[in-house]
Amino acid sequence: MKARQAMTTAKVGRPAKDSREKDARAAILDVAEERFSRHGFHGVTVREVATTAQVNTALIHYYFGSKKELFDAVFMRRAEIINAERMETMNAYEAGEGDGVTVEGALEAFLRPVLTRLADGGPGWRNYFALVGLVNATTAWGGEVMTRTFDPVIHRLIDLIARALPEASKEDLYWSYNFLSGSLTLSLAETGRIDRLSDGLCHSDDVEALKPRIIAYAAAGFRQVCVGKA
Amino acid sequence: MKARQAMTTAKVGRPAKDSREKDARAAILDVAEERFSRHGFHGVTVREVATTAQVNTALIHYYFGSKKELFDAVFMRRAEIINAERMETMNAYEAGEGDGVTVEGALEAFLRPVLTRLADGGPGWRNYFALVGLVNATTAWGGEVMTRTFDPVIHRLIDLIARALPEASKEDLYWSYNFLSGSLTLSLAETGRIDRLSDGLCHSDDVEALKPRIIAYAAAGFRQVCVGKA
DNA sequence: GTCTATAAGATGATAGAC
DNA sequence: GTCTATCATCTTATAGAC
Repeated sequence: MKARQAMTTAKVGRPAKDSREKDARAAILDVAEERFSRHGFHGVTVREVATTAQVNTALIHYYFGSKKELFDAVFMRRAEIINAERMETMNAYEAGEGDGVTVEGALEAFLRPVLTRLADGGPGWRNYFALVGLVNATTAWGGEVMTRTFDPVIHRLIDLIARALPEASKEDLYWSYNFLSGSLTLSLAETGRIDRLSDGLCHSDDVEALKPRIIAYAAAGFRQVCVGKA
Repeated sequence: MKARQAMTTAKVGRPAKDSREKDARAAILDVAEERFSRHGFHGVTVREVATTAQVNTALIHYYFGSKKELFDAVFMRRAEIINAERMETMNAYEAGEGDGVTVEGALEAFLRPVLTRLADGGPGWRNYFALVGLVNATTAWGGEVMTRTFDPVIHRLIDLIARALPEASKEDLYWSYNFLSGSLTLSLAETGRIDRLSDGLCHSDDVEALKPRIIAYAAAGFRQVCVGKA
């Protein structure tokens, strides 16, 4: 009610039947997403989320239980959407191409749902992708969370690329994917590093610049590693 | 004295004239490095470091001032060593090749100091590289720390690659480096993700498998993005 | 559902003895 | 240099009123 009425930040899913004073739940998730993506799990306090979302800490525990469960809810909320859409785009691509599957085409189908939302999905999606980038690099538990969340889609991509490169060994495909995963998640993290490195010439939020380059780079890399020619 | 006598963890630099009861300072740095690399800055407490290093929390503040300064000391300790050596290997490579500089050769000179230590440098170096990977993906302050610490060496690499690809634009070189940076730091993070993804076929600590593949992948990527042919 | 109040413990940091 | 003791604050989480 009186709280959160100024909340105009990214919402996910349907536009809310009563959009003015929407869910406290969604407001909490949005704020938590933003904080976790910048400071990591341990760098955020429940109080901080509560204050920013203009609710009480007790309400966060009422909705989510523990801080850990809040984090998991944040991480899963958009993962399900992205995973479903990635499966669709890859299925549609394969169905449309038949035997003409290419590495570039497979990568485009895999990346499109992410890059489209990175460009046009609003701050909520951008925060989410930065969070995925951070989790992906977290030694202690990040790899395990990534595995649990995204592996089915990754295997679908690898199968698709294997159709374009039938001679490729499994090892080479997995290593190549690992390199792609690093490139992508660093790009998603939007640390501003490339901005500073290039002294303002490049911008980490420039998806138009990113998309054709990451596809070209990764496709050539896959071919070189898996088939010995790019 | 009575503390830390069982400390056999990674030391850096010379083997210590009195190796039995070496520095408390070094012991603190080693432990902090290991913890920070796994859990990030906020996921580690000064107490935890003190207990594991078998010293008192007051001693950590005596040596380093604040927790933040301890972190900075950890991050800089090995950065200086790596930066100096990378400059040497790249200078030596360029001097030896004259006009025959290749992308693969430049990348090899850039990566060798890191990959050699990742393979043979012991747990201290492995922890350190995992920490760099984590910092690299940290939205809030990671990009800034990476810039401050590693930019001169990165510019040296980009200049070297530009000699091999004279037609390349600055934008394409920076974007390509960004992809390489992501691939490398994810590999350094050793999250075990590729182990699980490949169901045990690949191992994230297998530097023998990593090195030729990351060079081949990145070189082909640079060529495709910067020159339009791989 | 949402709040107030508060328990129960952990945290970074310092003063001061030895 | 290294320790003990301690402060002031912050933390997650819950009980219970409305």
